Amino acid sequence: MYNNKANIRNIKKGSWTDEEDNLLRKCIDKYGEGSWHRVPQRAGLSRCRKSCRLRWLNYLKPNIKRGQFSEDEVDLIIRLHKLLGNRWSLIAGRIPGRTANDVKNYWNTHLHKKLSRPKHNPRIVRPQPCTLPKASSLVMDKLDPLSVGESNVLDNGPIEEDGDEDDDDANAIPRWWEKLVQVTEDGIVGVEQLNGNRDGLGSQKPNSHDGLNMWPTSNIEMSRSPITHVEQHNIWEDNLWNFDVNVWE
DNA sequence: AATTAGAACAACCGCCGGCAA
DNA sequence: CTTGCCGGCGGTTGTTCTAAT
Repeated sequence: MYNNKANIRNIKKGSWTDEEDNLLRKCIDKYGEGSWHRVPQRAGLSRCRKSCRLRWLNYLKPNIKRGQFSEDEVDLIIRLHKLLGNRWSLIAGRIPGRTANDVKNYWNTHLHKKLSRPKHNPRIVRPQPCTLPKASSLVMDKLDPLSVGESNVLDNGPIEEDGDEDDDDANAIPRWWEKLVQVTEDGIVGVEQLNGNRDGLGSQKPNSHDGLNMWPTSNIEMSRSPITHVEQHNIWEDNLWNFDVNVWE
């Protein structure tokens, strides 16, 4: 086992050689994917299970596409990242031939810098905890305090301080969802399938009884959940509602 | 030609959730 | 219910390549 100290010491690291690749390939051909803990022994490799798995998934697996990302792929990555955040495996799952590592690397080296560079220095106002005066109509109307101060933002997206935003942004959410739905209809991506099985999105999203449960509703529900300020901040940082870069045109 | 900085890619690490014992 | 193992994920680091000086 890999927790054996002697074995740990013998575990090889660093770049894979052609010989190692061949051994791994033969092993997977013979036994199939899975049971990664057995792969090093079966293949006769001095690598840990994770290293073998990674090498197979990111490099040796058939149908892996190499080379430059096409415009369509880049567009899809941007859209999916907007929707899913750094869920590279989910994003990669919608881009045939690309691995999560590829997508992640491409994002970090190409898109992250490009998209984070503001065009006209927009200032996004993110929701902050606030105390309303008792006389506030919102309080007087006995609205759910958890929804106060967030509802506007969640319904319409972030408010830009420069104030010259028209109604387009208010419609932005349905529009880009519509685009994704179109993709769904093409059989590339399904909203249901996009629900991750890990923490965060998957667990935060409500049941999609009708198959297409759009975000505005689900986020209103999110706002009522016991979510911390830090978590909220992260959600905002994950670009779910960050429209400072319009990638849909 | 040599050096250096930045980009691009490959691999590692730590953590998490699922699951079986 | 707890514990340990496994597969999987995202963040980070290391290495190689390439263009600029």
